[in-house]
Amino acid sequence: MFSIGELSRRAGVKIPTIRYYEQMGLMAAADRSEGNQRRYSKDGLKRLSFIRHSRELGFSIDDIRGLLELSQHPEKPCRDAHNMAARRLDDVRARIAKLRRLERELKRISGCDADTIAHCAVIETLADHGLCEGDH
Amino acid sequence: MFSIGELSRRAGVKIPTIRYYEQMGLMAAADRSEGNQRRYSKDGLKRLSFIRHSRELGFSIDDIRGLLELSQHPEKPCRDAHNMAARRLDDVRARIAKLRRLERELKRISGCDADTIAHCAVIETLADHGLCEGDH
DNA sequence: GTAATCTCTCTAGCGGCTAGAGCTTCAAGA
DNA sequence: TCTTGAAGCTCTAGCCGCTAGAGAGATTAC
Repeated sequence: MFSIGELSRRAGVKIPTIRYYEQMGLMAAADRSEGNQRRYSKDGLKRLSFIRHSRELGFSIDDIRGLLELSQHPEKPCRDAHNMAARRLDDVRARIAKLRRLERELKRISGCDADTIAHCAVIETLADHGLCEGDH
Repeated sequence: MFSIGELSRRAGVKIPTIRYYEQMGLMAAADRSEGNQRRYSKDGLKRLSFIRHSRELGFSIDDIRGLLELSQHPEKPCRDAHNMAARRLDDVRARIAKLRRLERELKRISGCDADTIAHCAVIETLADHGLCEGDH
């Protein structure tokens, strides 16, 4: 059994965040010491690592609730888990596409070599969307 | 002079968002009708379009305050504007790179063709970061 | 004149944390 | 055993960039 600080270090998740996950129902309410401090076992660490990893991949708190629920039932079909991953993949791809457009536009306007605001492509472009190449 | 609804339609920015921008000091406090309703001119529309466009490119409210300030002084050098655009570009590129790594990982785990949770790569990977290919 | 539509201000909520106040508990050394 | 300093507790509030809703008043078309 270890403390929340120890869990925090081992999982790489900040203490207030762990408490937040408990509030949100991702982490089960932890066992307590006599003095009311949280005590965790390896299971807690596993679960927190699962959560952290899922967050890194961009799953929402709500998604993770679902994934955790699924992970408790190894005999169930994993269609739902696949669907969730696929949705995330779509989302990530859409965001990449959008950022690519932004990158192109920012690159273009950064290329301006004017000296003063009056002739600066950055400001000019922001003022007039018509000057943009693509859409965003 | 036109109403906030009209401005909203013309600029493609929702009404509460316009009022929010006013609160944040991006839009000047608008003129008012006798009955205390906001009235805008073409200048207001220009400014709001500038704001909208800047937001689309990912500039923060704070950045935009700076950009608007700059745009009012055409005689000034535009180094600051360039720096801001360059910082945004760096940021966008970093985010693209991160999303790319996520995409790869999600693609990999989505490729799993197991039937049950017990053998599902999605869940398995989330539970054990060691199974990931890259880092994220 | 009346009805339908806008607009007003104010407050609260979203997600996913993060920070701080003011207190209690724990663990290591003297 | 006592002390001290770190670590933990709960609770509330704040971050960003909006968005939603209540309950009121203004405007506009017929």
